[in-house]
Amino acid sequence: METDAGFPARDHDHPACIARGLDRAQAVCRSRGLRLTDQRRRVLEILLSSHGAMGAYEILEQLGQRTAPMTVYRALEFLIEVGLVHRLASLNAFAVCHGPEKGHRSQFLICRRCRAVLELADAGVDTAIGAAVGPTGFVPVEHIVEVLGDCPDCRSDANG
Amino acid sequence: METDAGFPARDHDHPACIARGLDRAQAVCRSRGLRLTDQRRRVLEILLSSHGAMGAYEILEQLGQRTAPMTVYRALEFLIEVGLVHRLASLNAFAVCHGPEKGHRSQFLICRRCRAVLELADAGVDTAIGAAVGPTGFVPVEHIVEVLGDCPDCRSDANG
DNA sequence: GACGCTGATGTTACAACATAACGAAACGGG
DNA sequence: CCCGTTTCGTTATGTTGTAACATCAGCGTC
Repeated sequence: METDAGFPARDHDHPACIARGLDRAQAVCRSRGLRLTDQRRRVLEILLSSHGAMGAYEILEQLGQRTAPMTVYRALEFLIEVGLVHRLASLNAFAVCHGPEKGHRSQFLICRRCRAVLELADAGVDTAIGAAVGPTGFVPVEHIVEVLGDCPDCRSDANG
Repeated sequence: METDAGFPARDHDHPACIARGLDRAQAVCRSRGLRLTDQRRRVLEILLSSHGAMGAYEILEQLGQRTAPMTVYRALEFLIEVGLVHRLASLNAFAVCHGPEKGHRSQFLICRRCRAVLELADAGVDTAIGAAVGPTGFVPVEHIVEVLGDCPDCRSDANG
């Protein structure tokens, strides 16, 4: 059983899941008059394939040695801008966005072992943060919530 | 009026506030049989002086050119371990911990302009995150909550 | 005081992450 | 086809963080 709210099952149909991601990206770009170029598409595909967080230089390796870091960072910048990819500050890494396209108010659960990433969009967390910040006079512009721990799969591997 | 729950007033007694921080560090280390060495105290003092987030290399500058990066990172590692300093992932920077010594479950409000940092320890945020994470089967080990925005002082500067 | 253990520091070198700057090429509208 | 704009290639460099190993300082013991 695969729950929409959980980590992807290990045996899910990965190729299809990559294809869906690419299609979705294509659609998003088209609808906004933006170009999903080869480089951007390749970077997104690599991220989709990993199904977890990847560093820019890991992506670079997958692209081959003749690619320069700038290329990767440029593609990532675009994908983040469009809302297809997130940056994970705690890891200096990147992961595909599986949440709502707008409103980057997600929470990320990041497995320390396999670097799987689950993106939540829990309104309660947002509300709680808003309530905590309110009285301080601070005006929030964006926030990051990243939870590090162990995903179910890695737990069951380790408990053996 | 200086509220305990807010950003420090601009005209607060900064030297005293630094002294308090150092005293507190001394006490914490003594009580745990750890050594607050010169290097560690210097790094902490520099951080206390800034009253905001500082990068490791900024601290390095304050220490003088003949100090190596390792020195700073080692001191920071110790101070973080002890709970006197926090690392801010969103900035790759460091700031003095003004919250409770135990239970690094704080939320950080970080001013994008002046890099002032306010540390909250709001139980509601924790609870909300716990509630959001629970159903996923993910086992959290630590989490970071960093809110970027504008602090009251910078707001009032800008609105003019 | 010499000895040896432990933790802290000095030093060198390097790894990992990220961007500046500038020219060439590709794309798309007139 | 031409021109402006966006994208990409390329080179170099800036920023952040560690590995590895030698040395030194504190401290208890003999």
